[in-house]
Amino acid sequence: MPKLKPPTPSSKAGAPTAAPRNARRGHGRVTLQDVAQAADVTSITVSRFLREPAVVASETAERIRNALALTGYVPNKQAGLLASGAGNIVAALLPNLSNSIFAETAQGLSDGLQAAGYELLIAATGYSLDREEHQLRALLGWQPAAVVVTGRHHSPGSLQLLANAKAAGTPVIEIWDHHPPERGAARTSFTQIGFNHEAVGRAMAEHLLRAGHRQLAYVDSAVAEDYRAHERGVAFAATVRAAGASATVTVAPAGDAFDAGRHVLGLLLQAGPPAITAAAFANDHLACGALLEATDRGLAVPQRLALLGFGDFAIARQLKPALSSVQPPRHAIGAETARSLLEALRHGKPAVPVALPWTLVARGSTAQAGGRQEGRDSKFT
Amino acid sequence: MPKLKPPTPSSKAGAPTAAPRNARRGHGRVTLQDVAQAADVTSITVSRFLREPAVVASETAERIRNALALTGYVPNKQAGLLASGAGNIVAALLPNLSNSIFAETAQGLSDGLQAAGYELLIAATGYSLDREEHQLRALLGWQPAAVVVTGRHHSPGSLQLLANAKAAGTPVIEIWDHHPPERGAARTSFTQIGFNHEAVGRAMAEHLLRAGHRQLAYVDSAVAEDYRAHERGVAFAATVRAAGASATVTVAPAGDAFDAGRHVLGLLLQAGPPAITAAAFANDHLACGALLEATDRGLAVPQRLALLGFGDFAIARQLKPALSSVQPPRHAIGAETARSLLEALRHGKPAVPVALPWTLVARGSTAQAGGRQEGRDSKFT
DNA sequence: GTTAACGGTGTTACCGCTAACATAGGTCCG
DNA sequence: CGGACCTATGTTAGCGGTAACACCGTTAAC
Repeated sequence: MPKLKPPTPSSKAGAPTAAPRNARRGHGRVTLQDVAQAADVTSITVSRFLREPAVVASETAERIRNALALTGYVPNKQAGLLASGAGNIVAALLPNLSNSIFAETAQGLSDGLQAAGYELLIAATGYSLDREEHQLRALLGWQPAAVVVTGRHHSPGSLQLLANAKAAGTPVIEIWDHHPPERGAARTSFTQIGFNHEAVGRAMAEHLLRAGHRQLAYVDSAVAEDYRAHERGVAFAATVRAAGASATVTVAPAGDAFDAGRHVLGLLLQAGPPAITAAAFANDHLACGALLEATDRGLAVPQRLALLGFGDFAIARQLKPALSSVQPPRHAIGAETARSLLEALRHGKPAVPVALPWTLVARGSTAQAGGRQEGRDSKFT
Repeated sequence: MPKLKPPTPSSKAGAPTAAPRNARRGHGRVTLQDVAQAADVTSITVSRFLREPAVVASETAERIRNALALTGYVPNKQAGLLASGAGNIVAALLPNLSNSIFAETAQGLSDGLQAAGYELLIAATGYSLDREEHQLRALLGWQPAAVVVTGRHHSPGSLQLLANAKAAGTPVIEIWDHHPPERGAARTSFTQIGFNHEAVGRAMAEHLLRAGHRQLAYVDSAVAEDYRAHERGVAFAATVRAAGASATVTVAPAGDAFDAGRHVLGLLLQAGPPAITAAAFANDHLACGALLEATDRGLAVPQRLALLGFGDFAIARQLKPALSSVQPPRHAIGAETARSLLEALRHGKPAVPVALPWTLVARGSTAQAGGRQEGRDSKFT
């Protein structure tokens, strides 16, 4: 039975006897104190109720519940995190979110972390290392329990910040890459969760070589800082040349990626003799642009020119012929990172690196008969 | 005077005197104190230096600068915001970020706010009102200086939270809509920045009617909670019927939007007699799917069937024929919201609502000759 | 019957930083 | 030459919450 408390001594009818004494108060927001007063308990009891409802008496709980509803209390995270010390924030830096590629990773991360009570703070770097450092600095101000960054290339300042964080026991994870440590570089190494882009580049080359192509091209991303696309291209070219075939590497023009792909197709056709018969692209947008342009020009794909993308965007399957592409573990990278992170946070150990599998999906743009080739990095260390 | 309690008599046999007395310290992070100590000043001087470098003596500033570099200090935002009371956070809720539509809005918001020193906290609702409420509650915990939500439909709980926030002086803005207040609904009204979806629906209908179509269809989004797409559809159908023509409204199946569009095309072709000759879609993904399917089936677009999308996604221009679509002010909504918000925050006034213009871009999928039609809401109130 | 354990709540002392005020030197001027 | 007035820095008291422990009336245990 809820014990009715006598009305609060400070009746609202009476004029406030004292003006707001404390100049630093009065931002109109409801605090724990306000709720406590309404429930006729002290603030700590309300705090406890919010975190561990079981420990407060059911009768008190009822009063608190009413008071909460009445006041519309929203806990102040600043204060809570500051007091408890334990942050429940995970900071993540991704190149962008508008691309389905990273959006899905973010989704995977978010799902995994939220289930465990963590909050995800995401910032976009736009592929710029300077912006990454700036954003990283801003995110670190939230005292995150862990930090996730994209790729293994960072500005010196970022590396310093990340090394500091790691030294302080904060797990740091690099996603979307999985690469053996560079020789000579004495930088702190971080946990990597992703796949090896050189392996993908090789697989792309092999796929086209296997189809008999000898004059190949790789179209790199217009975003110079997308080192992963570049790395795929380097491995692609090396593999092609190692097989005694010819490889050209060009860089797509900036601007709308479809348009860039269309434009590049023109260049590819002009190359030679001998004419280029197959091209691999840094991403599916470029490849789709080229494919659409080829169709518009009445060019036979893949007979005259085979096209191979990367990313396996939704549109790739839809075109005629459908675009062959590499399907990266977009979602898995996020999910696996969340898993690894939670493990690390729970046990206070550093996160475990993970190599994730990708798939080369062969469709009409490279072959009559479809097919798929699985890939996964060889383990390192 | 706080009576100092002697340490527990049962000493743990560890380091007796030098043990960390304060259990709540020691998370390894560098604080203002540490920097101050290194620079041989007190923490407030460092704090001042960080906020207003001009007021500290140049010699002291130098020492502090060194100390900062030495320690790798990163300010704790929790503590800073809590102490200063003034939040510099703007919370934004968008349906998703993977779609270029909202990603561009987020970009516009972010650019405008960051320039003014605000931080943007974004959360995705996935078009679910429940998730919106949940995310809203989480975001409000950061004590944001302003709140941005998408659309004018919210759960009762969300409305309560938003009303509370507004009452406490926090600007609340609803974006991506601009609609006269509903009659009878006595809810608190918030500032709207966007455009009127009914007007767009009407324009879409008129565009097709003008081309002579009499048997029209609207394909609504599979996301039932996307009331804006629905609203466009209702206005579309009403306009068509008011003109004495026939309008069918169907809902796209769930799943990949391209596939859904392809599937819907089959249904549209089966309708009748009289056969449907023009269809408008809730978004360009659906429309593109239908367009691709039509092409695959060798159907003449727009002669046999005219197709009209919404959103003007990048792919729309690329197909053959190019897809006619409505170009919403994706980026402008964000930019304008940032502008309006900053104004409001600076002067402590509520933000001003803004109606933004959109454009119907006529391309090959609805007409031989291109053209465009501008639109803008009539001002209300 | 005394002691210990226990459930439920309050008290105190912080978390790391900042607003407001206080203070120590100097400078300037009548 | 004393006080008004700067400038540069320090002191104090919080922001709104939580950890750790103290406390109190009951109940169980010996």
